[in-house]
Amino acid sequence: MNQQLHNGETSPHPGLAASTARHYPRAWQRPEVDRILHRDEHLFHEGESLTRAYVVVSGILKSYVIDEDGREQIIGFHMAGDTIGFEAVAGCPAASSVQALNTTSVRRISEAGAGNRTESTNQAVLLGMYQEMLRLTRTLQMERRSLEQRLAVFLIDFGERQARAGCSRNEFLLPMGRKDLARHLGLAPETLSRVFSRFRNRGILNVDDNHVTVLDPGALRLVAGHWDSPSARHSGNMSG
Amino acid sequence: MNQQLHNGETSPHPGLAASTARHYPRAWQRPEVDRILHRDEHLFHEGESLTRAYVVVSGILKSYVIDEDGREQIIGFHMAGDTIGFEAVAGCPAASSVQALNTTSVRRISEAGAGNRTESTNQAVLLGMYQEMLRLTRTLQMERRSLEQRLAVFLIDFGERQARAGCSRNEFLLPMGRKDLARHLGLAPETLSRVFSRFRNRGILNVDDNHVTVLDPGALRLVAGHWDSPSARHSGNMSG
DNA sequence: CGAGTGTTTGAACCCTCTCAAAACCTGTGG
DNA sequence: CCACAGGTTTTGAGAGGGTTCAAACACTCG
Repeated sequence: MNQQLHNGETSPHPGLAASTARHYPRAWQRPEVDRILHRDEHLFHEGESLTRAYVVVSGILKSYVIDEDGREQIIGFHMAGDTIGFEAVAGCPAASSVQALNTTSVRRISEAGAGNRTESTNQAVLLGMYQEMLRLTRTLQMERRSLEQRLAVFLIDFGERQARAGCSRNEFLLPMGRKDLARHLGLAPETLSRVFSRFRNRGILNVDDNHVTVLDPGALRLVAGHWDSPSARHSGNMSG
Repeated sequence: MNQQLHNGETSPHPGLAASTARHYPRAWQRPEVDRILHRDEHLFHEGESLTRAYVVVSGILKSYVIDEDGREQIIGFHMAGDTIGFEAVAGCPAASSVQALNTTSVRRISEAGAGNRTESTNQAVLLGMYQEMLRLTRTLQMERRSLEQRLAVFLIDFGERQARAGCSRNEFLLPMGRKDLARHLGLAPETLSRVFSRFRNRGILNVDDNHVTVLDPGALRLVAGHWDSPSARHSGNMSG
């Protein structure tokens, strides 16, 4: 259930986001790019009818929905290797809007229409949607946890993804602004800032604007996994 | 919490029932029921490998996950017409545990294994997963709202489902206990009780144990759609 | 250099949780 | 039918976490 956290191993290259552009996953030698989006550009909007699904080649996007009072709810961030737009395969309208946070390249991976689908495509899509549902479920659980834990889990998870892309697990450039990150985590930007400061004061990490260095991964993991929140004190087995 | 709330599209898609009907084997007992669960009985557990998906014929179930500190997180309630266990078709382990809250009957609708799948089954499953993702997204949004709005939205949605089942929209019996409902809405049982009392004192509804009567649907809708929660006061344009 | 935006910090407020106890419902046995 | 024990729901009081408001900084862009 929890994400694997391999520790100790420091990445050979202390590469930051700048190097992200060069480090494509090996699986696609010379990745074919079908579209390049610039900062703030949308890949598609919520409700739009989709014809293709996409895989992110480089860069980062956010997916979000706007609720009835105009507030933006960030569902998730999508980085190299992530697939978005499963709705296309199901023939359904886009469930969320997807917007690039930086210059981002994507590749189309699927055609709409039942006749076009192979069994393996179907399997891949089902698997992708399944994982998306797991991710949403995890996000949902995060909502009920303390700020500190939410941020810690996010940072660890982000580090994992960085590591998978060949970059450092413990030193990276957050590609999104504080406001986006705060909204994703479901808290006020001021509060996010405060938690960052708290972590810095405790020596857990160093943060200079978007440049984050995790100094004490163990402590961070401790915050992520166990917390002294009031709810933990009393709860035993409450299955009803 | 079905396809009703978010985008008001009346589904142009056939839905699951059509593709399912032709598959269902004529069963030994009641034609349409393959399994009956009693109170607290599980349909399946998280992580279990599934072979079938199910549609709820009558009764109610909850799906939940247990997080690392042993607390139960209720993902959703499932009532007549809802489909659960899409994971089976994707060949993935169950993403959550599903347990009956009352006597509940379900029907199997799909066989596992790639060879067994027809195109229409695939389409139905994709659609179902898509709707499940929409539901999760909506649930996620609910988390960021005030207690009162959360409960109001839940009650309205529940009323809608009741109405669709031919019952009254404004008077119904909540099939789950306070604890389950509270956990689903992400709050303490005491707090839920308080919100119920507040609603009653304002004349919005009457609640006698599980018997809920909505006296002022307009007011309830007002609470659900617009709210005086702290977060709404200041937020204007926050895009980008 | 000034305007505008984004980040940090500080102080006060309020919502929700926890803890504690009373009221209620339910089933059991006298 | 009533008394009693168990769980569940309600109510009350206090504490804490997170938000809002407000202002100081930092950084980019014209």
